[in-house]
Amino acid sequence: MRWEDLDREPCSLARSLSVVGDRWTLLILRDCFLRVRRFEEFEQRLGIARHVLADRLKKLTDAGVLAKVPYQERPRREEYRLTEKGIALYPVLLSLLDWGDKWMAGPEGPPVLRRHKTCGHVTHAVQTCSECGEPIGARDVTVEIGPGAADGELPSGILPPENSTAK
Amino acid sequence: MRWEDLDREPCSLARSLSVVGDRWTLLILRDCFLRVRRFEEFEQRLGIARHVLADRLKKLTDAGVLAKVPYQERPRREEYRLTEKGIALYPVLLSLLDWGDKWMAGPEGPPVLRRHKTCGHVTHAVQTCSECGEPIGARDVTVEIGPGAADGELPSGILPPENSTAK
DNA sequence: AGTTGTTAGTTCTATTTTAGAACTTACAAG
DNA sequence: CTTGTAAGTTCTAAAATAGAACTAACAACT
Repeated sequence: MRWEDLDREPCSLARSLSVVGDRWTLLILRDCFLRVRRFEEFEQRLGIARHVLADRLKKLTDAGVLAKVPYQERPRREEYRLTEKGIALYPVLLSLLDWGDKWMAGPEGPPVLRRHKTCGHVTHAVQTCSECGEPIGARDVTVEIGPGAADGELPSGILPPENSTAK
Repeated sequence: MRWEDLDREPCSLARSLSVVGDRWTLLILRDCFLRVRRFEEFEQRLGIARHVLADRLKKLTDAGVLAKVPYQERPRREEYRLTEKGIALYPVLLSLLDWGDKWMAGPEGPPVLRRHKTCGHVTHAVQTCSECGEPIGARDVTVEIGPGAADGELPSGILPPENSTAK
């Protein structure tokens, strides 16, 4: 498939990646969650080329993940803030963080710890079923065609039958 | 920072992205979870250029996310299978899927549904605290320096103090 | 013995994306 | 009227990706 058509693929993963699936976007969003909001601050923290940063911020704004809000007039200056849609990406960042903590850290452990305010413990995330509350893993789930699949179309998230059974 | 040094950044997100943070890798891994294992099948399903696919499969294998296992001799042929480290990426894929289902689907709904085998319901993932079991959201967590931070170094996942309070 | 088919690549050129540095706009302050 | 600041835009060069053709190592058929 072509990169530019990713947002129209019949697959929610592909559609998500059309927004966050490039070299810089998730790092920019990490900083957003750390309350970085201004162009120069993103640039300094990330070491990203300015025009690439400008492009990514525009794309995230167009996608509704960030919103540009003025913080002064004369000269007009604007900063970038997470929208509700952007804040909803937190689970994506958190699952990447947890994976990196477990599989990419050195022998001393991860560089940053997260503490759950509610209970006070150092925490990592456990994915659970929205319906029964039990943990969900790769082998606990089956897939089926959903309402958003075009008639007669096999979504990319489902294999054709001949691949489900070894040929 | 430079892309090639991402795996040595003091940030688990950056380190995770050094493995999965490019244009194709997460789509390849989606197919791995759908039990796609062979070169030609990845190529046909994804429409990826063959040499890029070869490069990504090699990088994932070097990273320990996939393993090359022979499925026939004479001529020797090998397929790619998820390792334990690769299967551990499932939460990342699932959180991207859930976000896409909610924020990138058309009015009819998502193209694919996931059903929890354990309880039989159509499900989405809820991230909960490993220690207390309560849901975890972006605002329920504080960050602190972990054991893997080099002495005196401020990890990228933590802001310097002057940025925590607006200047 | 020679041709065709299969799977997993490698190699080539052309296009697109990214990196790095310089330049621009719109103003405030001295 | 010069200097400074924040948020970009515009260059050229380097790197990555796309698309097509080619190769290796065989099996199976003619």
